[in-house]
Amino acid sequence: MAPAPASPNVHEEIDRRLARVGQRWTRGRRAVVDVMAKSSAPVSVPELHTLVGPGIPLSTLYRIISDLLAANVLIKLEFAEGFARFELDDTLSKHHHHLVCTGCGTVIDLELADLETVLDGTTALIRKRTGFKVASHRLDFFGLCSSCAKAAG
Amino acid sequence: MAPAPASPNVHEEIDRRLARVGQRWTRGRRAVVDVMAKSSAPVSVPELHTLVGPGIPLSTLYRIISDLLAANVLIKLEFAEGFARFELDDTLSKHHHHLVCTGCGTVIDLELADLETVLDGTTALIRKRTGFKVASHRLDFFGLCSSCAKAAG
DNA sequence: ATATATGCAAAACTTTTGCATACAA
DNA sequence: TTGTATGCAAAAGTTTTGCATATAT
Repeated sequence: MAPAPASPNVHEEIDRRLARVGQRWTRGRRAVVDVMAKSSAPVSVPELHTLVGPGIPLSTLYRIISDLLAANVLIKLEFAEGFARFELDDTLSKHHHHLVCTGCGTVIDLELADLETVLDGTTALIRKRTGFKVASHRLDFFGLCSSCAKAAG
Repeated sequence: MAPAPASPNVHEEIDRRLARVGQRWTRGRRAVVDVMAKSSAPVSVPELHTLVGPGIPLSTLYRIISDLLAANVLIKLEFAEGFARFELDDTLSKHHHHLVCTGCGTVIDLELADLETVLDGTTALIRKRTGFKVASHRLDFFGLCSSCAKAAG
Protein backbone atom coordinates (compact mmCIF):
# COMPACT_ATOMS: atom_id res chain seq x y z
CA MET A 1 0.00 0.00 0.00
CA ALA A 2 2.78 2.41 0.86
CA PRO A 3 5.49 3.12 -1.72
CA ALA A 4 8.62 0.99 -1.75
CA PRO A 5 11.17 1.97 0.92
CA ALA A 6 14.42 3.63 -0.09
CA SER A 7 16.83 1.12 -1.59
CA PRO A 8 20.50 1.46 -2.62
CA ASN A 9 19.28 1.45 -6.23
CA VAL A 10 17.15 4.50 -5.55
CA HIS A 11 20.10 6.24 -3.97
CA GLU A 12 22.26 5.53 -7.01
CA GLU A 13 19.57 6.71 -9.39
CA ILE A 14 19.21 9.99 -7.48
CA ASP A 15 22.97 10.38 -7.60
CA ARG A 16 22.80 9.98 -11.38
CA ARG A 17 20.01 12.54 -11.71
CA LEU A 18 21.86 15.13 -9.63
CA ALA A 19 25.03 14.60 -11.67
CA ARG A 20 23.10 14.99 -14.91
CA VAL A 21 22.27 18.61 -13.99
CA GLY A 22 25.55 19.38 -12.22
CA GLN A 23 24.19 19.24 -8.69
CA ARG A 24 26.33 18.13 -5.75
CA TRP A 25 25.45 15.52 -3.19
CA THR A 26 25.46 17.54 0.03
CA ARG A 27 24.49 17.05 3.66
CA GLY A 28 21.28 19.07 3.20
CA ARG A 29 20.15 17.19 0.12
CA ARG A 30 20.90 13.87 1.73
CA ALA A 31 18.78 14.87 4.74
CA VAL A 32 15.86 15.93 2.55
CA VAL A 33 16.00 12.83 0.35
CA ASP A 34 16.18 10.58 3.44
CA VAL A 35 13.04 12.12 4.91
CA MET A 36 11.21 11.85 1.59
CA ALA A 37 12.24 8.23 1.10
CA LYS A 38 11.05 7.23 4.57
CA SER A 39 7.76 9.13 4.44
CA SER A 40 4.69 7.28 3.24
CA ALA A 41 2.90 10.54 2.42
CA PRO A 42 3.78 13.87 0.83
CA VAL A 43 5.69 16.29 3.08
CA SER A 44 5.43 20.07 3.41
CA VAL A 45 8.47 22.31 3.90
CA PRO A 46 7.58 23.26 7.49
CA GLU A 47 7.19 19.54 8.25
CA LEU A 48 10.52 18.89 6.58
CA HIS A 49 12.05 21.60 8.73
CA THR A 50 10.87 19.80 11.84
CA LEU A 51 11.90 16.39 10.56
CA VAL A 52 15.46 17.29 9.56
CA GLY A 53 15.96 19.50 12.60
CA PRO A 54 16.63 23.23 12.87
CA GLY A 55 20.17 22.86 11.50
CA ILE A 56 19.02 23.77 8.02
CA PRO A 57 17.11 27.06 7.63
CA LEU A 58 13.84 27.26 5.74
CA SER A 59 15.33 29.28 2.90
CA THR A 60 17.87 26.55 2.23
CA LEU A 61 15.20 23.87 2.40
CA TYR A 62 13.16 25.75 -0.19
CA ARG A 63 16.24 26.01 -2.37
CA ILE A 64 17.03 22.31 -1.99
CA ILE A 65 13.44 21.43 -2.86
CA SER A 66 13.60 23.66 -5.90
CA ASP A 67 16.83 21.99 -7.03
CA LEU A 68 15.49 18.47 -6.47
CA LEU A 69 12.39 19.36 -8.49
CA ALA A 70 14.63 20.56 -11.32
CA ALA A 71 16.61 17.32 -11.12
CA ASN A 72 13.39 15.26 -11.37
CA VAL A 73 13.98 13.72 -7.97
CA LEU A 74 10.83 15.16 -6.38
CA ILE A 75 7.39 16.17 -7.53
CA LYS A 76 5.24 18.97 -6.14
CA LEU A 77 1.66 18.46 -5.00
CA GLU A 78 -0.95 20.81 -3.59
CA PHE A 79 -4.05 19.76 -1.70
CA ALA A 80 -5.80 23.12 -1.30
CA GLU A 81 -4.13 23.64 2.06
CA GLY A 82 -2.43 26.91 1.16
CA PHE A 83 1.04 25.41 0.90
CA ALA A 84 2.78 22.74 -1.17
CA ARG A 85 3.76 19.16 -0.40
CA PHE A 86 6.51 17.12 -2.02
CA GLU A 87 7.34 13.47 -2.53
CA LEU A 88 9.80 11.29 -4.44
CA ASP A 89 9.17 11.13 -8.16
CA ASP A 90 7.06 8.16 -9.22
CA THR A 91 9.91 6.69 -11.22
CA LEU A 92 11.93 6.50 -7.99
CA SER A 93 9.26 4.91 -5.86
CA LYS A 94 6.01 3.71 -7.37
CA HIS A 95 3.10 5.49 -9.00
CA HIS A 96 0.30 5.89 -6.47
CA HIS A 97 -2.71 7.96 -5.53
CA HIS A 98 -3.76 9.78 -2.38
CA LEU A 99 -6.46 9.44 0.24
CA VAL A 100 -7.01 12.86 1.80
CA CYS A 101 -8.93 12.84 5.09
CA THR A 102 -11.22 15.86 5.28
CA GLY A 103 -11.53 15.26 9.01
CA CYS A 104 -7.94 15.41 10.24
CA GLY A 105 -6.05 16.44 7.10
CA THR A 106 -3.93 13.29 6.94
CA VAL A 107 -2.75 12.24 3.49
CA ILE A 108 -2.28 8.52 2.87
CA ASP A 109 -0.52 6.94 -0.10
CA LEU A 110 -2.42 4.26 -1.97
CA GLU A 111 -1.49 1.99 -4.86
CA LEU A 112 -4.27 0.96 -7.20
CA ALA A 113 -2.63 -1.03 -9.96
CA ASP A 114 -5.96 -2.21 -11.41
CA LEU A 115 -7.16 1.36 -11.85
CA GLU A 116 -3.95 2.30 -13.65
CA THR A 117 -4.86 0.16 -16.63
CA VAL A 118 -8.13 2.02 -17.06
CA LEU A 119 -6.54 5.43 -16.65
CA ASP A 120 -3.78 4.64 -19.10
CA GLY A 121 -6.37 3.56 -21.64
CA THR A 122 -8.14 6.88 -21.13
CA THR A 123 -5.11 8.75 -22.41
CA ALA A 124 -5.72 7.71 -26.00
CA LEU A 125 -9.39 8.63 -25.75
CA ILE A 126 -8.59 12.12 -24.46
CA ARG A 127 -6.10 12.69 -27.22
CA LYS A 128 -8.56 11.68 -29.90
CA ARG A 129 -11.36 13.73 -28.41
CA THR A 130 -9.45 16.90 -27.56
CA GLY A 131 -5.96 16.84 -29.09
CA PHE A 132 -4.52 17.07 -25.59
CA LYS A 133 -1.41 14.90 -25.21
CA VAL A 134 -1.54 13.37 -21.72
CA ALA A 135 1.82 12.66 -20.08
CA SER A 136 0.77 11.84 -16.52
CA HIS A 137 -2.16 12.03 -14.19
CA ARG A 138 -3.03 12.55 -10.58
CA LEU A 139 -5.92 11.02 -8.69
CA ASP A 140 -6.91 11.98 -5.15
CA PHE A 141 -9.76 10.60 -3.08
CA PHE A 142 -11.35 12.73 -0.37
CA GLY A 143 -13.29 11.42 2.58
CA LEU A 144 -12.84 10.23 6.15
CA CYS A 145 -10.02 8.02 7.37
CA SER A 146 -11.09 5.06 9.50
CA SER A 147 -10.61 6.87 12.81
CA CYS A 148 -12.40 10.04 11.72
CA ALA A 149 -15.22 7.90 10.25
CA LYS A 150 -15.52 6.14 13.60
CA ALA A 151 -15.56 9.46 15.48
CA ALA A 152 -18.29 10.80 13.18
CA GLY A 153 -20.45 7.77 13.96
CA MET B 1 -17.14 18.86 -22.72
CA ALA B 2 -17.40 22.06 -20.72
CA PRO B 3 -19.71 22.20 -17.71
CA ALA B 4 -23.30 23.27 -18.18
CA PRO B 5 -23.79 27.06 -18.48
CA ALA B 6 -25.46 28.94 -15.65
CA SER B 7 -29.18 28.36 -15.64
CA PRO B 8 -31.98 29.96 -13.61
CA ASN B 9 -32.14 26.70 -11.65
CA VAL B 10 -28.53 27.04 -10.63
CA HIS B 11 -29.17 30.58 -9.52
CA GLU B 12 -32.06 29.48 -7.35
CA GLU B 13 -30.08 26.65 -5.85
CA ILE B 14 -27.26 29.02 -4.92
CA ASP B 15 -29.81 31.34 -3.38
CA ARG B 16 -31.02 28.43 -1.26
CA ARG B 17 -27.51 27.51 -0.17
CA LEU B 18 -26.68 31.07 0.86
CA ALA B 19 -29.91 31.34 2.83
CA ARG B 20 -29.20 28.06 4.59
CA VAL B 21 -26.12 29.59 6.23
CA GLY B 22 -27.53 33.08 6.66
CA GLN B 23 -25.61 34.71 3.84
CA ARG B 24 -26.98 37.63 1.87
CA TRP B 25 -27.20 37.88 -1.89
CA THR B 26 -25.03 40.94 -2.59
CA ARG B 27 -23.56 42.72 -5.58
CA GLY B 28 -20.09 41.26 -4.91
CA ARG B 29 -21.32 37.70 -4.58
CA ARG B 30 -23.43 38.01 -7.69
CA ALA B 31 -20.39 39.22 -9.62
CA VAL B 32 -18.24 36.34 -8.39
CA VAL B 33 -20.86 33.69 -9.07
CA ASP B 34 -21.48 35.09 -12.55
CA VAL B 35 -17.81 34.84 -13.46
CA MET B 36 -17.58 31.32 -12.08
CA ALA B 37 -20.69 30.20 -13.91
CA LYS B 38 -19.42 31.51 -17.22
CA SER B 39 -15.88 30.20 -16.89
CA SER B 40 -15.11 26.80 -18.35
CA ALA B 41 -12.04 26.40 -16.15
CA PRO B 42 -11.11 27.12 -12.53
CA VAL B 43 -10.39 30.77 -11.73
CA SER B 44 -7.80 32.32 -9.41
CA VAL B 45 -8.52 35.34 -7.24
CA PRO B 46 -6.25 37.72 -9.20
CA GLU B 47 -8.01 36.57 -12.39
CA LEU B 48 -11.33 37.13 -10.69
CA HIS B 49 -10.20 40.61 -9.72
CA THR B 50 -9.53 41.39 -13.37
CA LEU B 51 -12.76 39.80 -14.56
CA VAL B 52 -15.10 41.56 -12.13
CA GLY B 53 -13.23 44.84 -12.45
CA PRO B 54 -11.37 46.89 -9.82
CA GLY B 55 -14.59 47.91 -8.07
CA ILE B 56 -14.19 45.11 -5.52
CA PRO B 57 -10.89 44.98 -3.62
CA LEU B 58 -8.91 41.77 -3.29
CA SER B 59 -9.59 41.43 0.41
CA THR B 60 -13.31 41.45 -0.22
CA LEU B 61 -12.96 38.93 -3.03
CA TYR B 62 -11.05 36.61 -0.70
CA ARG B 63 -13.78 37.00 1.88
CA ILE B 64 -16.52 36.33 -0.66
CA ILE B 65 -14.67 33.24 -1.86
CA SER B 66 -14.30 32.05 1.69
CA ASP B 67 -18.02 32.55 2.31
CA LEU B 68 -19.03 30.78 -0.89
CA LEU B 69 -16.79 27.86 0.04
CA ALA B 70 -18.51 27.67 3.42
CA ALA B 71 -21.90 27.72 1.69
CA ASN B 72 -20.85 24.83 -0.60
CA VAL B 73 -21.26 26.99 -3.68
CA LEU B 74 -17.61 26.79 -4.72
CA ILE B 75 -14.78 24.31 -4.38
CA LYS B 76 -11.10 25.10 -4.02
CA LEU B 77 -8.44 23.55 -6.24
CA GLU B 78 -4.67 23.86 -6.32
CA PHE B 79 -2.47 22.92 -9.25
CA ALA B 80 0.98 23.48 -7.74
CA GLU B 81 1.04 27.02 -9.07
CA GLY B 82 1.54 28.71 -5.71
CA PHE B 83 -2.01 30.00 -5.50
CA ALA B 84 -5.52 28.56 -5.44
CA ARG B 85 -8.21 28.30 -8.10
CA PHE B 86 -11.95 28.02 -7.58
CA GLU B 87 -14.94 26.73 -9.49
CA LEU B 88 -18.64 26.04 -8.99
CA ASP B 89 -19.38 22.98 -6.87
CA ASP B 90 -19.93 19.83 -8.92
CA THR B 91 -23.52 19.58 -7.73
CA LEU B 92 -24.19 22.98 -9.30
CA SER B 93 -22.57 22.28 -12.63
CA LYS B 94 -21.40 18.81 -13.54
CA HIS B 95 -18.68 16.58 -12.15
CA HIS B 96 -15.62 16.80 -14.38
CA HIS B 97 -11.86 16.44 -14.47
CA HIS B 98 -9.03 18.71 -15.59
CA LEU B 99 -6.48 18.77 -18.36
CA VAL B 100 -3.52 20.84 -17.17
CA CYS B 101 -1.14 21.96 -19.91
CA THR B 102 2.43 21.89 -18.62
CA GLY B 103 3.43 24.08 -21.56
CA CYS B 104 1.25 27.16 -21.17
CA GLY B 105 -0.47 26.52 -17.84
CA THR B 106 -3.98 26.45 -19.28
CA VAL B 107 -6.52 24.36 -17.40
CA ILE B 108 -9.32 22.77 -19.43
CA ASP B 109 -12.45 21.16 -18.03
CA LEU B 110 -13.25 17.65 -19.27
CA GLU B 111 -16.18 15.33 -18.68
CA LEU B 112 -15.48 11.62 -18.72
CA ALA B 113 -18.73 9.92 -17.80
CA ASP B 114 -17.43 6.47 -18.68
CA LEU B 115 -14.53 6.80 -16.29
CA GLU B 116 -16.86 7.84 -13.50
CA THR B 117 -18.37 4.41 -13.31
CA VAL B 118 -14.99 2.84 -12.73
CA LEU B 119 -13.98 5.41 -10.15
CA ASP B 120 -17.22 5.07 -8.26
CA GLY B 121 -16.73 1.33 -8.14
CA THR B 122 -13.27 1.87 -6.71
CA THR B 123 -14.77 3.56 -3.67
CA ALA B 124 -16.02 0.28 -2.22
CA LEU B 125 -12.69 -1.40 -2.86
CA ILE B 126 -10.79 1.32 -1.03
CA ARG B 127 -13.12 1.14 1.92
CA LYS B 128 -12.73 -2.61 2.21
CA ARG B 129 -8.97 -2.46 1.83
CA THR B 130 -8.21 0.51 4.04
CA GLY B 131 -11.27 1.52 6.05
CA PHE B 132 -11.14 4.92 4.36
CA LYS B 133 -14.63 6.23 3.54
CA VAL B 134 -14.38 7.99 0.16
CA ALA B 135 -16.79 10.88 -0.38
CA SER B 136 -15.41 12.40 -3.58
CA HIS B 137 -12.43 12.34 -5.85
CA ARG B 138 -10.38 14.51 -8.09
CA LEU B 139 -8.61 13.48 -11.27
CA ASP B 140 -6.23 15.71 -13.21
CA PHE B 141 -4.35 14.90 -16.38
CA PHE B 142 -1.06 16.65 -17.16
CA GLY B 143 0.46 17.03 -20.58
CA LEU B 144 0.48 19.34 -23.58
CA CYS B 145 -2.56 21.03 -25.07
CA SER B 146 -2.92 20.71 -28.84
CA SER B 147 -1.20 24.02 -29.60
CA CYS B 148 1.72 23.41 -27.23
CA ALA B 149 2.07 19.87 -28.61
CA LYS B 150 2.23 21.33 -32.11
CA ALA B 151 4.82 23.92 -31.04
CA ALA B 152 6.95 21.19 -29.43
CA GLY B 153 6.94 19.27 -32.70
C1' DA C 1 -33.46 47.96 13.19
C1' DT C 2 -30.12 44.59 13.16
C1' DA C 3 -27.08 41.37 11.69
C1' DT C 4 -24.19 40.69 7.77
C1' DA C 5 -20.93 42.48 4.15
C1' DT C 6 -17.57 45.83 2.56
C1' DG C 7 -13.39 48.77 2.24
C1' DC C 8 -9.12 50.09 3.79
C1' DA C 9 -4.94 49.24 6.06
C1' DA C 10 -2.06 46.25 8.38
C1' DA C 11 -0.42 41.70 9.22
C1' DA C 12 0.46 36.64 8.67
C1' DC C 13 2.19 33.00 6.11
C1' DT C 14 4.50 30.68 2.31
C1' DT C 15 8.02 31.13 -0.87
C1' DT C 16 11.83 33.65 -3.33
C1' DT C 17 16.10 36.30 -3.74
C1' DG C 18 20.79 39.08 -2.92
C1' DC C 19 25.01 38.64 -1.26
C1' DA C 20 28.96 37.12 1.35
C1' DT C 21 30.83 32.80 3.06
C1' DA C 22 31.52 27.70 3.14
C1' DC C 23 31.88 23.48 0.85
C1' DA C 24 32.04 19.63 -2.82
C1' DA C 25 34.41 18.02 -6.79
C1' DT D 1 40.91 25.85 -7.42
C1' DT D 2 36.46 26.74 -9.18
C1' DG D 3 31.87 26.59 -9.42
C1' DT D 4 28.04 25.18 -6.56
C1' DA D 5 25.52 25.33 -2.03
C1' DT D 6 24.53 27.54 2.32
C1' DG D 7 23.12 31.02 5.82
C1' DC D 8 21.29 35.20 6.98
C1' DA D 9 18.43 38.94 6.14
C1' DA D 10 15.29 41.19 3.39
C1' DA D 11 11.53 41.04 0.08
C1' DA D 12 7.76 39.33 -2.80
C1' DG D 13 3.34 37.08 -3.46
C1' DT D 14 -0.86 35.12 -1.64
C1' DT D 15 -4.21 35.11 1.80
C1' DT D 16 -6.12 36.63 6.37
C1' DT D 17 -7.77 39.92 9.83
C1' DG D 18 -9.26 44.34 12.75
C1' DC D 19 -12.15 47.83 12.71
C1' DA D 20 -15.22 51.41 11.22
C1' DT D 21 -18.74 52.09 7.73
C1' DA D 22 -22.27 50.67 4.47
C1' DT D 23 -25.84 47.49 3.06
C1' DA D 24 -29.36 43.61 2.73
C1' DT D 25 -33.24 41.73 4.91
